[in-house]
This record gives sequence, structure tokens and C-alpha cells, in this order.
Amino acid sequence: MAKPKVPLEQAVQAITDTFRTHGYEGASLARLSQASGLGKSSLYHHFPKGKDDMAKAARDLTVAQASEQFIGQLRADGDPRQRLDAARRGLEDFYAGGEKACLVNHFGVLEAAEAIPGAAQAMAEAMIAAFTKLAADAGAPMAEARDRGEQATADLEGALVLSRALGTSQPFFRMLGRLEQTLLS
Amino acid sequence: MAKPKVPLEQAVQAITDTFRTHGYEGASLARLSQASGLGKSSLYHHFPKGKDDMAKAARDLTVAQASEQFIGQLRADGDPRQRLDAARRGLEDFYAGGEKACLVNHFGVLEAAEAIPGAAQAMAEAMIAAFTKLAADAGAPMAEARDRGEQATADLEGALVLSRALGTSQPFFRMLGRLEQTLLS
DNA sequence: TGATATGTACCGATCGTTCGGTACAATTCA
DNA sequence: TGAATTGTACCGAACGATCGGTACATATCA
Repeated sequence: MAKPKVPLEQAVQAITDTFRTHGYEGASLARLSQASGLGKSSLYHHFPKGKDDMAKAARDLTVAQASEQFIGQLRADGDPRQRLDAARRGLEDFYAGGEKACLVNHFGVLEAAEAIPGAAQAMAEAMIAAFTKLAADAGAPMAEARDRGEQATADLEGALVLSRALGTSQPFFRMLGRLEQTLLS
Repeated sequence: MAKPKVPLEQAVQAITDTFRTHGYEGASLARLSQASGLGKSSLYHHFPKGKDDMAKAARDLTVAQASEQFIGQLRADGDPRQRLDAARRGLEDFYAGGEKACLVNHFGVLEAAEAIPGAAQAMAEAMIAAFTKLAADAGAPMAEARDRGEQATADLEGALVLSRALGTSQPFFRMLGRLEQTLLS
């Protein structure tokens, strides 16, 4: 076999970053090629169905990294407060202090949803479920726990939108501070 | 004057709707032309600088309608609780029960922000200021009122993202229900 | 008439995608 | 062993379609 010029893992990471910063439509093949260091046709070698396949890879990597960095922490065993603290550190990392967007937002847009149906929904559900479990483990009745999980997810997504619109990470960090009351009070 | 085939007001409304449902990049001239009922040349007659001018018109119409439908209600004189109730009805209308997106989100994306700089920020600030005033009028200290205004805006934006991702208006209406506690408690 | 509005035809650039072909490591076999 | 074969990784060039935008003649009014 031939040697990979660029480790595929690294290319997928670059592709994912490109989708997160430019959105589905804004992530052109030219940009994806430049970001990954792979020529257009090389991209089609690894992702035969083109852009859609790349978006799926971005979705999968995003889910894996989200699980590793904050969803896993939320769902772990142990003291809810400690789990939330760990998740907060992971969130700060995963969203680069509010500077990196969320694919739940970008892949929820009409055009993207047609290309990768269900992606935004699945990612959103995973986040809500993780927050919900934390609230439930902290003693909230199931119905209220779900409501709190949804609220935390909405607040998170909204803080990301706001941070980008205002050009400051303040809304993101304020949201991190609110999570405790939203989920554990 | 020659006969306007389509009233300009109506065309601007269609253009605005197109930006709100497809985002800045997804709103192609073909789509804008079809939605407005105006041919390409007619669009360029009314918006000499093309897509950017149309985006500005969409921004202006959005700000005007938002002011009319919920920002004005939030900033009005009178009992804060009544003002919030009026604003909630306006919000439900303005966002069509969570089915219509917010330009704060769409115009905050990198590509759009280069074309219409400051638009997302201005719209977001207007919303935050309105919510902040309500919280302040309800008795919150200034710093806390601002925090609550930001939180309400983030929750609103996030609920819209979530409603679109999940394909249901439930998050939007749950957010409407939370506004009272967020702003007036 | 002259200003306004519109339709048709067109432009270069970029879109996502495909094509033809090269470089090179592993495998096969004389 | 070493030459031939296979399979993977890669690339530049070009495809048809669409992008945002322009030129200009025609049509409609005051």
C-alpha cells in the first residue's frame, strides 16, 4: 500500500473544523481541500460520495469527540457536581471558549439537513440526554430532568450563537456558569 | 413610472423570508428571484449592489418587524408582566412558533458577516437591550438585569436552533414559558 | 418625451464532481 | 533474489451546472 501523505485522521479533523467554522454550504471543496492538505480528487478517494460523505465523517468525529470531552463526563458515575465540573472543562475545550460553532446548528439548516438527514437531530438528542441524566441523577423527577436537559442544551446553543454575533466569548462563559443552577438546583 | 409587477414591500418580505429559511449563502439569486417574483434585472434595479443590498433590506425589515412585534412591547411603559405577555405573543408570531429562524444566527456566520458587517451584532444587541430593560424595570439591579437579558436572548436563539434540529416547536414554546422566570423572578 | 421598470441574453468565477493518470509499498512468482 | 503485478494514495485538469453580476433593448407609465 502507498504511504498516506497526510494521516487520514488529521484530514478528517481539518474537514470537521472547516464544517464547524464555515457551515455546510460555506465548506466548499476548495476549502476542504486546502484545509485537509488533500487534493480534490484525493478527497474523493477517501470519501467516494463527496461532500456528503465528508459531512458524515465530520458528524461521526464530532460525536466521538463530544462524547469524550463532555457527554461522557455528564453520563459518568459519581457525584453530579463533580461530573458537571469535568463536563464544563470539556465544553470549554470542545467549543474553544465559544469560538467554535456547533454542528447541531450548522447541520440543522435546510440545505444541510437534506444532505445529511437526521444528523442535527441525533447530535442534539445526545446532548439533551446527557444533560437530562445529570439532572435526574441530581434528584430531579424525570419530567423535570428532561426539561432541564433541554434548557441546558438550548442555552448552550444560544450562547454559541450570541458569542459569534457579539464577537466575544462572554456569553459562552456566562452560560457555563449558569449550567449549575439549570441542572443541579 | 412603469408598472411595478410586484409591490416592492412584498418583494422585500419574500427576500427576507428567503434569507431566514436558507441563510445568507443558501439564499441564491435564483431563489431570491423566484421567491420575490422579480426577475434578476428587476432585483438589480431595486438593489443596485445586489445580494448585499438585499441582505441589508432584509436586516432593516427584520429590525422593523421585530421592534413592532416584540422589542417595542418589551420596552413599552407599564406593568412588566403585561409587557412580557404581549412580547411573548409577538415572539410566537415573529418566529412562527419556532419554525422561522433568526437572522442573528444566519448573519453571524463568517461568510455573511463579511458581506453585512455588524448586522448580527446590532440585532442581537437590540434584543438583549430590550430584555434587559424589562428585567431592570421589574426591579433587578442593572448588572443582573443585563445578565438576565443576555440569558433570555441566548435561550431564545438556542430554542430556535433546537426546534429546527429536533423538528418540533416544543423547545420554542418551552423557552417562551421560561422567559417569565428568567426576566421577572 | 423621459424616467422607471422589466425581460433576455450574456459574462467570468466558482460550485461539486469526474476523468485519466502517476507514485509507491506490498505481494506474487520465476 | 529480483522482476512483474496488485492495490492504495494521490494529483491536476476539466466537466456541466450554477453562482453573483452586467449590458442592453423593450415596455410602460407621467
